[in-house]
Amino acid sequence: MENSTHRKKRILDKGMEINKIYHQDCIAFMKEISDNSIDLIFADPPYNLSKSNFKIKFSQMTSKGTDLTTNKGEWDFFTSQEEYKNFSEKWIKQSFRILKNTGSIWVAGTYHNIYLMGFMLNKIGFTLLNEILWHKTDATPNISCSRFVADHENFIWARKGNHHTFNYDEMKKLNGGTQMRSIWPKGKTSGGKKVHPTQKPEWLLERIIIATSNEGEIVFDPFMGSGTTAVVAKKLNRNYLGCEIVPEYFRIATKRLDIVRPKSIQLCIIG
Amino acid sequence: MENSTHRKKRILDKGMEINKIYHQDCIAFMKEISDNSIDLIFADPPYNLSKSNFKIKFSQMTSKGTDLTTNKGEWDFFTSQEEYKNFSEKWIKQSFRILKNTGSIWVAGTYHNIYLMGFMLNKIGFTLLNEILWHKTDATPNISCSRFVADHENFIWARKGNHHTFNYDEMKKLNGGTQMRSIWPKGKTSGGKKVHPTQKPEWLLERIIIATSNEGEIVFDPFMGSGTTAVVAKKLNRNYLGCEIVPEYFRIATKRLDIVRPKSIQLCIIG
DNA sequence: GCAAGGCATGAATCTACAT
DNA sequence: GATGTAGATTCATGCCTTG
Repeated sequence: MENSTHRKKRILDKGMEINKIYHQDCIAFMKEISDNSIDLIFADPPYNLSKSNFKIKFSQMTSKGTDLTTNKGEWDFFTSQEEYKNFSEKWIKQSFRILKNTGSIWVAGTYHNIYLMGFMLNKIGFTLLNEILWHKTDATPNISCSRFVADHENFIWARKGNHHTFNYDEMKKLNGGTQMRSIWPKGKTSGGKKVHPTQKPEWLLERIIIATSNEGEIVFDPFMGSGTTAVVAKKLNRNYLGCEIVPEYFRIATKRLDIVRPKSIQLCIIG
Repeated sequence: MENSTHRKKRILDKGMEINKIYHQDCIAFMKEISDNSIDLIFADPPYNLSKSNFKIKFSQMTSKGTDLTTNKGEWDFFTSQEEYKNFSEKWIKQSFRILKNTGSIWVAGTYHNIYLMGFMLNKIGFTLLNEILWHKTDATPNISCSRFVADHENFIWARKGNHHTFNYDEMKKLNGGTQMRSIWPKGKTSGGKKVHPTQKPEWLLERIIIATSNEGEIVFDPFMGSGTTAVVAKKLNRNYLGCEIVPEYFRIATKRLDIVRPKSIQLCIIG
């Protein structure tokens, strides 16, 4: 086993600090991260849902909140399916490289993009461990009445090497004494009002981080959004690292992180 | 709209009868079906789960029942991931060709294969409509205690052209007056004791066939197994067509079909 | 008839060791 | 090392039997 000091040194090889978030494009950022240095990645990539050519302004999107359009903002525009595929392959390849051999990755999606995500994860060398479903009991009804109401979101959990972390007992305890299953009903903590259109609730990240990482390990989020992953990681005494390209979300994430205190104090930032 | 006589004629172009099942390999069989002739396809393909090189005999498999191995039978063996990919591409391409422009397809799977299925459906030109999840409350616990209990199976619903059938009101009625959602809890009719290791319950096929086809249309299953799709289609007054490569399953399917009576009598077999 | 208890069932996966 | 394989391990649910 690699000791903690050694791991942090390697992260610093390229001058990067942990327990800090960065205002940067994810692929450029990931290229700066050393090989085999991250324990857990949580990625909630753009879903490539925004089909319209009318690019609504970021300010509109944040002020409107839920507006029943599929335009999620400029960050969710790709000019073609091919471009989206290339982009996905790039960041998943980087994820594979920066993960430790014992590390694992979570990728969020819906039926619009999750099959491509699973296909790419497999192609790049990950071993899929589970598909988890967030059962959204408060899903938007289907307006056209021509399909079923999509009331779930998918999460693929996959590992890089031949071993992975799974805190079985903690999950069993959280699930009232029986094994935690793949369909997750609504949890309790939400983390407050949504400020990002695809923001995940805190209970979901809590469960993911507790299940598949240990205290003191490094959790990285390449698509931070409003920073839920980093906030929860910090609360749960993990080291965090993240990047976000949209200035407004980056500011929100910074603010949210400022007011979070870990369960116990740990020296994390090196340098 | 194409009339019924015309449609049946086209099926017969190559000498094939509907409301009959065939003991044949799916790809060879599908090649004999005319273009644009099928209304609905339900496909429960091999999941490529049988990893061991020790190929247990079919007789062993059926007589033993549960033996805690992942060997589902010779039909689930592929020598490589590449071979499985090629096989999948072939039957999905055939499915696209034989479906009417208004037709749709359902593909079953688990996280082992469902991402490849979704990827291929998209690649071949299908438009995905929904991902439906069968929530299995009696799922096998995780023996190794190293993952979450997989308590769901996935079904992708996709259409060939720009229109599809969705019997909204019947689904709403079946769901107690509210819109049918994407996570399906256990239904009532089972169809009796399982004779195929991956047999689907009848309520599931009932829901699928009622939702996405109309009476008198043609429902095709390229991986019939013990024949649940054909049995339910017949009960629901649809025309059925199916093939199965394993002799024992084909015999079982034939027997099951013999004792089924449609809701009302319809002249189906031509010739 | 109902409750309690036993038993059969279930679309695997990990570790250790041999080649 | 890499690849392959034998052997060990698990527990929630539903149904059936018994009291």
